[in-house]
Amino acid sequence: MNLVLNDGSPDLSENQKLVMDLLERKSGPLSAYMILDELRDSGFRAPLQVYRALEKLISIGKVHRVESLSAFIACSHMSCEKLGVTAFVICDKCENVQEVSDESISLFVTDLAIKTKMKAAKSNIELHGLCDGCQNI
Amino acid sequence: MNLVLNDGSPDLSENQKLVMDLLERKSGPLSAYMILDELRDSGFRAPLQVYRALEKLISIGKVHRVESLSAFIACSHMSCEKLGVTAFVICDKCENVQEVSDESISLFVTDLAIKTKMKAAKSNIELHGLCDGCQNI
DNA sequence: ACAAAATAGTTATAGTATAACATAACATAC
DNA sequence: GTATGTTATGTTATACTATAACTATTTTGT
Repeated sequence: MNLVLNDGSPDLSENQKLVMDLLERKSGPLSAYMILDELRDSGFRAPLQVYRALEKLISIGKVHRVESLSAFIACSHMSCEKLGVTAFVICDKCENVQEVSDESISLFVTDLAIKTKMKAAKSNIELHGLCDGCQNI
Repeated sequence: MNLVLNDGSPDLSENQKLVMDLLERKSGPLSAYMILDELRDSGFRAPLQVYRALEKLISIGKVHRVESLSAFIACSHMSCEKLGVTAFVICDKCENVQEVSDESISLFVTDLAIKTKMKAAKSNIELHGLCDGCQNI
């Protein structure tokens, strides 16, 4: 049993912590196999160790999967559990990824769900293009 | 040289036509390998034949890739070349996919691009959940 | 301590996509 | 019309992404 006072976030297993720390250090998106390679020295041997850790981290909102990159990125919002819907804005040149999460995003998703009579479970919103910096080169 | 009068859509190669017809017949999303299997009798032997046809069809807006399904679907709008941005609404139960393309979608994408100072090239908007029918079962 | 349940490790394999090279089809110049 | 360059297509091999099935370990409740 866990008697330690904490901030409300669930305890993470060793593997989950390793993956989380790595994603936070790198800050950009990493593929599952990049994560595996980076964590070999920490004892990772197989993809499933990565995927299982990611599954947990995604379920608690600390990591997101960027579908169009088949990659994973640490949540930039102190965890999205509360905030709900986010969008990713991806520069195809410098590969920088911004995570955007504001009222307009969740409003849009809510409206879309109503309009299509859907009970929404999950959304992926990803915008590719050139970031401010890369447009002017 | 092509001197035939047509509706403005570019000529498609035999393989491209086969893939396009299949996607239109099925109307739902198909993975590249499902397409390959369906077209073996028509002479398809290798994944690349499918991917190359898809690349072309996607570039002219007649087919979309649904990122979160790793699958491909015929455009339901007579081709999206003009219409621009679309969103996909996916029922996780019956696997039906609706393509939505209206002002509110493109407005949202435009706003997001401005807000993030991006020159947008491509967007993926995908909403997963339960459709109207599947909610009441 | 023991049984049941949850967690983690391992091996093998399925599913998705592209690189690299070979061949064929087609256009244009000569 | 044949040589030549260009584009489209075919083929083989391989890389990348993800999960199934099984085993071992750890944790938890009694």
